[in-house]
Amino acid sequence: MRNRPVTIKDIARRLGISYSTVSRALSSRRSHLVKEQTRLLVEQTAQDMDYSPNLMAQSFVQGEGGVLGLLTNRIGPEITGRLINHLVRAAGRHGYQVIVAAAAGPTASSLESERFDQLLQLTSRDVDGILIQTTGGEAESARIVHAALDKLPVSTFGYAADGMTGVSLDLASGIREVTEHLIGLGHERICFLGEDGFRTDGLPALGAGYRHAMRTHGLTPRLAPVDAARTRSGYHLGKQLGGRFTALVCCCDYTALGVCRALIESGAQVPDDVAVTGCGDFEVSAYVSPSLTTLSIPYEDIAQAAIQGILRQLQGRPVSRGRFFKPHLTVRESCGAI
Amino acid sequence: MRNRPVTIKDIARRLGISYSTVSRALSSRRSHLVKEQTRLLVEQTAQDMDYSPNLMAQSFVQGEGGVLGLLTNRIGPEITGRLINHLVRAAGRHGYQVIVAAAAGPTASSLESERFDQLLQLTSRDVDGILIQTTGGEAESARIVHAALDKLPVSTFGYAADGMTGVSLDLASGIREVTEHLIGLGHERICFLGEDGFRTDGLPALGAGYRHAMRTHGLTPRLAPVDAARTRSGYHLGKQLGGRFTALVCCCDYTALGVCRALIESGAQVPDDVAVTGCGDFEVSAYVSPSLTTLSIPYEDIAQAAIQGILRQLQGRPVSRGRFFKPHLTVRESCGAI
DNA sequence: GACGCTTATACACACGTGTGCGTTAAGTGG
DNA sequence: CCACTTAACGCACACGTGTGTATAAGCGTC
Repeated sequence: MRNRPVTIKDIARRLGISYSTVSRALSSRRSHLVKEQTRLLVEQTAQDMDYSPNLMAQSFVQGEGGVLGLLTNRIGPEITGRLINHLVRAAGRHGYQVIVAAAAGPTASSLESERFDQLLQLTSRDVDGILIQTTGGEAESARIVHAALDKLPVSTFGYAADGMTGVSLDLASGIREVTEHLIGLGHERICFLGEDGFRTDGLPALGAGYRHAMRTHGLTPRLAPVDAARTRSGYHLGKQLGGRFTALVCCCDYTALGVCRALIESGAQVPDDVAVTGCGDFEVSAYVSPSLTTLSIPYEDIAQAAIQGILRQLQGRPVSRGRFFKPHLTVRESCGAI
Repeated sequence: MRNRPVTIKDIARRLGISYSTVSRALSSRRSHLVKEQTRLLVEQTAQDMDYSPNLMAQSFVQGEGGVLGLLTNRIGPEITGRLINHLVRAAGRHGYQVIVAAAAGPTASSLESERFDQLLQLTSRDVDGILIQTTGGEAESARIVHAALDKLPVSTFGYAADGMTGVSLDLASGIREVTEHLIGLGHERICFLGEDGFRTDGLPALGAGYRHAMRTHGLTPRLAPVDAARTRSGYHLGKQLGGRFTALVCCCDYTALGVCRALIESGAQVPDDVAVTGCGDFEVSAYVSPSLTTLSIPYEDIAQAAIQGILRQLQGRPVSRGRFFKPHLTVRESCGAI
């Protein structure tokens, strides 16, 4: 049988004083209303009885509970996983814990309703604020964010989307930079492998960066859709597209690795026959062969900025305008520049 | 300015009835105590006013809040990330949300005290149960689990450790199988690359499996420590150990990939000159070149079993004895068997 | 119509904590 | 000795919800 937790009433009973005095003695902001001697006695007794305050009751009565909600899609993939890791850490440094809600709808519509459910659950739990990963599916993200804003401070993070405040990662400009890098190396038949319409993880924005670069240099853009199973999807696309392009720009390092594998199996050389680039700079990307030219993402900065955004609002300061982060082009072997 | 949430009192006021009636009407378990007509009226009004129950108040009064705590170290790495993903999903299917606490101590002792802090925070928040990742640092994990058990249902998951109930992954037998596979291929100079003593993520158990296999076949075991930066650590070890062994058994796919890179840079062929194996079967491991022989882990089964373990306890059923999962040897190119 | 039985609702308390206000005791100045 | 201030503490309420018990109303039976 487990012990009933010790409450301030237990302390009060033992000392023969009222529990409001105990509450004040332990409150730190109101402890000056209590005689020094009493305060020490209460603190000592609390320690002896192994008291720890019920955070839920505290947050219940005073509105702030030290919990943030996090709304995301999948935790597994490296980008989201690393972001979440840094978000939880950064929140912890400011005394906040994080409730993670991950939606996993098999279809786009059920995914959206699932996200709304999760949002409702989080707000019903009186979290102090919500971190929302914007997937670049602008309409959906906007609806979610709008619904959340009615009730709570919100900080978004993720792919850039128009009209979204919060922290965004301008992958479009990164993809443009990658594409121009390849063009500068003499490539003309370049294909972009991005996510398809369903898992709307930013194809519009990313594809836009690619298109912009291609058109600027008078080249014809060509896009191929990648599905949620990124590595395998890249593999299959690599098989299909191998001979038809001299460079493949991928929306994800995993996709790029799948592509490389397919090309190598087909007897093509990377980068000599086909150049490949990724996005994300994953943990292994510098160590595979050939090492991957990719876009490095400031994961930790993004997470910290998102937490800062929430904290600002919790402190009643004006909502900061959106912060943009740019990825950094990391040139390695797979594009042939080295 | 944000709206004050609608409460059952608001509904009661509008209908001119007492809020206890509203509470019962919406309670589903006690709704038979309310006249059908009243119930429908209340439900309709609740919907009209966009009422949603305050989950925190509910859990506050009735003890069960639909929240589990999750105590882990790092979210980022693929193994932990995938486990957490499935844990959050499985919990969600049973109506539970998850508060994630990730410790990140720079030193072993501060890491332990940090984990205790996190544990205290979770219990103070009245979570219904706690999922604890056992790191294989048996003493530390045992202390944490013991402290948690005093207060709450606990379900552990992670590397197997002696005397630990809960869900464990028997990597030791997997590592033994890998080692024997290599021995079967004719290798004799085999080194094990495992985690060092600090981040005690199971070196004892894993190393034991390796040692067992080596001794059984009259070979001398040789272990090399890997630190927390697994890929890079593997890379450096690969540089050092390259010529001295014909096979390297790694505790992690990332480590194995780092090793492969180092060997290739040194002009050695994998698997012709040196065979390499990993552990975890990460998303890219089938797609790198050479593809990685590794131990596949039933991530989803482990997560589901851990959730089942918590649910059993919450339902008052006896604590199930520990469940063991075995990894599955997946043979690919890097060991030279194909 | 009195009695018992059922049904529907209201009242009051509980959970653990914070806090405004009133009350008491002690201290100070006249 | 009284009036007044101040420190220290207790009382009671609040937060939103669930639930045991009392109350009221309805209805049937003798």
